[in-house]
Amino acid sequence: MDVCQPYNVNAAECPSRAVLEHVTSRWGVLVLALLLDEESLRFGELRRTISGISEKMLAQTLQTLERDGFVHRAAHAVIPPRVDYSLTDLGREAAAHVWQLARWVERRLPDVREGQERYDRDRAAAR
Amino acid sequence: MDVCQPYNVNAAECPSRAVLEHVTSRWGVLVLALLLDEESLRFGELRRTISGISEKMLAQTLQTLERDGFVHRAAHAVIPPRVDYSLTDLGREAAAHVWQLARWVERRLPDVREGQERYDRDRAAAR
DNA sequence: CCGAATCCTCAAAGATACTG
DNA sequence: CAGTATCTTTGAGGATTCGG
Repeated sequence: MDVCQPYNVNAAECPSRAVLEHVTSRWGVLVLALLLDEESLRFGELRRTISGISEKMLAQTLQTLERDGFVHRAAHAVIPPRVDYSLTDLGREAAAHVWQLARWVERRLPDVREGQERYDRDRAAAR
Repeated sequence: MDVCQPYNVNAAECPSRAVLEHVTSRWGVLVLALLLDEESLRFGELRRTISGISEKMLAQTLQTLERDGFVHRAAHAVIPPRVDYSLTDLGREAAAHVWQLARWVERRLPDVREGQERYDRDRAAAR
């Protein structure tokens, strides 16, 4: 009932912890979310849609997710090259979970912001 | 239906994105998980239970979660100082979601590891 | 005992240039 | 087009010190 026995979380020593970081990482979340409702996308399409991502980080993120078995990579032997990315069944499950969490955060965002403002106000008043 | 309109994810420009990172961060996950089934813990108890965390990161994580309204901080005016941390209702919801994701990852870990091994084997063979 | 403040390091992210 | 290779930069995180 815990992530790596007694909450020891050195990712290198904790496989599930590493995978969790892959799917919740800055770009991982977005790649999963995007593929979840687009079904299949090319490298360039992902790059253009996810504003701000570098080629390096996109390639790295896709490789990690592919290695974990969440993303399927279909390289077509044509010129110019064409590579399509899509979710595997496992990846669709992962994406659904992550997406659910992301949506909860968005739903509750008003409450969170209210809390933040009170916190900041209280701390400002204490000075 | 998306995290910050067109998948733009600069955390500074995207409040929900920032909050998502708080709850899925390396230490945030553990603090939430721990408080979820311990109800209330002191600073030192958290520090000792989460092996590997530094005081700085624990303090920082707790402050962030408190500011978001997920964690309640009860400082008792005694000597030596005593501070108890617990989850708010909002925090309990957040923790439950994060925890559900973490448990899914752990359940599916065997599948992931199998995929990783095949991936590594295939890439090694290609050399 | 619970932190705040400071300094420091090293790994991850970005920028750039290049290739099959 | 879809990456890889290399270099630089940034900032999260750790170590240490200090104080209430």
